[in-house]
Amino acid sequence: MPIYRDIQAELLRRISTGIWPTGTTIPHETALAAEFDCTRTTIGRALRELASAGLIERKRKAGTKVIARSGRDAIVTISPVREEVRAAGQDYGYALVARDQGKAPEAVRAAMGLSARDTVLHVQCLHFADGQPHQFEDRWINLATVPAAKGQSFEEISPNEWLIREVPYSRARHVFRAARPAEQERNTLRLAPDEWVFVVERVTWLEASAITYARLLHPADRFQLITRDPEAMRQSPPPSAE
Amino acid sequence: MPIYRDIQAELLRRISTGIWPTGTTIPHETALAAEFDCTRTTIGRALRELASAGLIERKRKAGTKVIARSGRDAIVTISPVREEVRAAGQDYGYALVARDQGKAPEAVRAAMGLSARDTVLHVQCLHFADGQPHQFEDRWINLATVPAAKGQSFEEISPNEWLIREVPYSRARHVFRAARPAEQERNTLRLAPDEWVFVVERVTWLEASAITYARLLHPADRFQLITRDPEAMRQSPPPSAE
DNA sequence: CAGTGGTCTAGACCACGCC
DNA sequence: GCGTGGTCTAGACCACTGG
Repeated sequence: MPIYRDIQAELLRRISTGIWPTGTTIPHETALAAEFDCTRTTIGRALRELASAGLIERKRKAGTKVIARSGRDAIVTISPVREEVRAAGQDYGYALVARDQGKAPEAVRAAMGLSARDTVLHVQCLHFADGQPHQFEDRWINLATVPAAKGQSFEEISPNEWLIREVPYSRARHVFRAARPAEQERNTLRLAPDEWVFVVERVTWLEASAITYARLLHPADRFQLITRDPEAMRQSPPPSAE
Repeated sequence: MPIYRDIQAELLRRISTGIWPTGTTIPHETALAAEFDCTRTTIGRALRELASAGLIERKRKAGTKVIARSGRDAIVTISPVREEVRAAGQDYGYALVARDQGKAPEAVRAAMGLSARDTVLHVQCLHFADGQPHQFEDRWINLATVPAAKGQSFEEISPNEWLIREVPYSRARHVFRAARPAEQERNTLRLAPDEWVFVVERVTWLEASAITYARLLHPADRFQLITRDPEAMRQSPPPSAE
């Protein structure tokens, strides 16, 4: 175990056991370096990660303080549908529902920050798990950013997977909510009469230009999102909740 | 701007523009240090953050490769209800519904990893936004870990806020899903006849011992969770999606 | 303006894991 | 084995900001 990890663990212990309660100004880097018998660089590394994890706040001259974590961060990993289904030990299936090029509706333009004259590709498709509809993907792709999408039929590969391959990096924003399904959605997903859908909305950007906006609808009766703690320091893994 | 940020930006550019497509092995730290005329330490810092952001993968001897970001991480910040309501510009209200000490039901014991003889405190309460029910909090507190909870009536302060104050730092696991409300929940939250609830489930631990298990129920018609990107490198802030 | 964190260097040794 | 990343040192200068 690297030294800076040991130091992190010890500092974390002092915070979590109340030795350094919220608001405490902890010793300077120099003092800590002396205590742990290492260089200030190493202390700095340990503290930097604690700071980015939101446990402490560092200000020049003012020093380092333990801050109140009023909000809790949770990390949701949103895997491609295929992997998600496979990971659950189910068979994956895919079907294209519709593909259409043109103008985006106002709501989509707003979400993607497009002007009225931008053209987009609208793709609707369905992902199956063991033959059951698992996710309805309703997606708009900005053709200005990803012109290559024009040449893709999306009959064999889902826009989801194709985009992952095509666009190496992007920034994303997600919204999670539950909603009443529209008629088409209810039928396509074969929902129970009173069943709602769990919606994951996602907008991604490449640098400053929008790539795609997607609404991913799941039968709410058999879907949930599980999060993990913001990692950074993994010392005592949380006991498996099963 | 620090040098390592400049380097990150340049490397990011090479990745996002396809100069280094997915799968590329990029130059060694030593080579990059020569190119950018700095030390290997500085290159290492730049690369370390790109790696933790999931853009590259580093292996000794094998080198550093650009990887496909199949899964996208999103960070959800779950604020205390009071703050959440206040942030929305609404009036916050609180009411205790029930408080009861005893054994936990099997499902709760399993989630918290408790044995059959552990005693827990069961608290139900309601949070209001502008007089409307906003969240129904159904919570179990492990009295072995937080004995001080026995002395709290929770008539004035919600368990949520009290625990944040009481337990300095802890680890959490969340589950998000949508569910049909039980009869009591439907009435308490004054839901529309067909309305579902958006459920946030949370288990928190202090080190290895469970602190609390909570089910936070929201009227699905007026609730959503918004995520932000895993930070690390903030260069071009995402265009505001409004 | 003085103390604190932020960054960087030049070098070193080590540990992992392909070949 | 041996090349690569992982960590650490000892020191330096700088930038911010609170007193």
